[in-house]
Amino acid sequence: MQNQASNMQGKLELTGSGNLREKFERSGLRLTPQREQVLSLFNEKLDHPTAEQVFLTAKETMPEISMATVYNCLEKFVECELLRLVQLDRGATRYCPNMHDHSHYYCENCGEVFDVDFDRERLRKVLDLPAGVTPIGYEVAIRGRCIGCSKNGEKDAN
Amino acid sequence: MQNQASNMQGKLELTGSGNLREKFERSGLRLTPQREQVLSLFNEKLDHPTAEQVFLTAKETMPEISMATVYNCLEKFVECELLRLVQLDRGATRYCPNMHDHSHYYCENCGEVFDVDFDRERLRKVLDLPAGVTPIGYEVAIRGRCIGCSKNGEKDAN
DNA sequence: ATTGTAATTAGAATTATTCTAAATCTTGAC
DNA sequence: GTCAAGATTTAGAATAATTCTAATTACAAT
Repeated sequence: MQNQASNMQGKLELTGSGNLREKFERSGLRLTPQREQVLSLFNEKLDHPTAEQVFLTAKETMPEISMATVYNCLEKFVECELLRLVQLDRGATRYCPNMHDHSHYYCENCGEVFDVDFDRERLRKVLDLPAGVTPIGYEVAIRGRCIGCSKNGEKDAN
Repeated sequence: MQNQASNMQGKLELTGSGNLREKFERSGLRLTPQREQVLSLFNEKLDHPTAEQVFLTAKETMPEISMATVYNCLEKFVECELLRLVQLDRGATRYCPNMHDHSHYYCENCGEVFDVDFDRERLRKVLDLPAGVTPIGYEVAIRGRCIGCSKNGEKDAN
């Protein structure tokens, strides 16, 4: 396989998407065309995508990419804290590039997901934690209706 | 198959476990030996179990029970709000009989899960929700170390 | 250029869950 | 009590998401 991205469009893409190369350098990960392609989709084309959505979208510009590579990339990015896992209900795992403390609001009607910020210390105070435990991280999911679906009232997608 | 539980031990079990029959009546669910068996395991033998743990434990006293039935029972109990789903990380779905607002603390070292209460209104205030959305429910997971594993320091399970 | 290590790939394997169709059980009408 | 209708249970097949495997390819350092 050719090194498509770096030969054909690598620098432009990197410039366009801002700090991708920096992110790789900080993480210590080797920058490959596939990793660049996968990471560039976040924030640009995809919002809280599943591995399959990443795969399908990546394939549009890099037809040779395989599902295994997508999973490998995503796994590495999670390890290096460039992405985090989001589990909502039972469906496939989603991936999120926002590494700040935040929760996920998901609309049970249309499936939209959006980030909702919180302050870690204030959240901690709301939780009735037993003495002696040390929380490391929080995952907060809020189920409800998005604004659009609230307005539509009874028109359920179900 | 014989109606084992109700012939052999139904009433005793129900007396022993308290208000199982009441729960069924309130929910409108038909009480079957399998459902009785499955629901009775919660709080008694199992804590935040997966479907498979429920299946294996139920089999000890009801060897004929099938995995499909366990999934059917759990699904009905969730519909009727006798149990709720708990998704922690990527593993199998767990089931929880505590229907009050609460979060789940899970120890990333030993896998123990325990409930941590919170006040819904206070939680809501901590979340920076956009105007116009109506949250219906909250799922909060806290990752960390349990007290035992904190004391053990570096003795990691992996 | 060569070599060792890391990354990618296709496809097989695994895990968790849902579906299907047949058998069994329960309930209510008679 | 008997019977029909509908609900429940069952084994096993099917599906979905993810992980594993082994072979190939790419890359970086000599």
